[in-house]
Amino acid sequence: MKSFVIKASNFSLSHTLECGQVFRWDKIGVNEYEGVIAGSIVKIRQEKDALFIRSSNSRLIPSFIISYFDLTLDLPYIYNTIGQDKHIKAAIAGFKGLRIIRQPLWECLSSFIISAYNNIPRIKGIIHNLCVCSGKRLVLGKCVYYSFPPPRLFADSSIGRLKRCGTGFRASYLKKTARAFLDGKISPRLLKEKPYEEAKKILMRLDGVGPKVADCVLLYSVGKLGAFPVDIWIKRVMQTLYFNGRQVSEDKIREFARGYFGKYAGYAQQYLYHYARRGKW
DNA sequence: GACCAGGTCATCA
DNA sequence: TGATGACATGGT
Repeated sequence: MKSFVIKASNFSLSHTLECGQVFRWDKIGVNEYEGVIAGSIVKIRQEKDALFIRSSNSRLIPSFIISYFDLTLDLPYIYNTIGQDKHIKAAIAGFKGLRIIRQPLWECLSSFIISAYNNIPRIKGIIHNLCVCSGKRLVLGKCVYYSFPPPRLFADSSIGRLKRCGTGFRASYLKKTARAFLDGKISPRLLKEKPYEEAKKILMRLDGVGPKVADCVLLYSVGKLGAFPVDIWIKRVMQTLYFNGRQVSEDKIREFARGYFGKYAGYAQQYLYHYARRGKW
């Protein structure tokens, strides 16, 4: 058991954890959440600019939390960069302090393979089932969680076992991608050192990974903040707000957005996504 | 009891 | 390249 406090300015814990970029945090109180990171249970409460952290891992250090929430990134500067028009300005105003998390690659990749043609409550349910089925049991006081299973467990698992967790047709994608991960076909270092386009091509060679999932992984895990994932919600909101209601392909929307919003387009995407889902437009 | 979901893949023109 | 339909399953 370990506790410490971190100063976090320009940060909203609730917007960050509830904007759909991550699936494993539970709200347990006002501005208080618990989840699993780095194989240990973590409880976080925000009061103004302070984060109160408690963890089952005595070796958890503040710098890990700072890096996970990317707290050193200059958010006001990003707002200036992407906030070019009234729509994005409204989205930013609605969710001030939302930051894009740096998620572990394997967990992020498999989570977004599961996200394909699915809805958020069910995505959370499937991930929960996989963790209970194959993850490590963790305890903090009366609280029990399960770690995210490492790739070995999906690679060695039968398709039937994965399907029983609710993965459906994605079971074979998870198994094959886990194998590719173990074979070293992708790694955080490899993806980080390649430019966006090249890293995306590498990801898209994996089973179950198309342009949308690849962009999610690049944005939420690799730190390519110019990646602009286009899903059904972003497609709707972009067509309405930026294309006069016209039907436009995902490719065209992505290329427009990457040019229009610039090197932090991924931030614009996240604010617009949350904005659209909350029915604010 | 339809309808839909943070898409991807295979197939065909 | 671009369009089209199938795909498991459960929330709403």
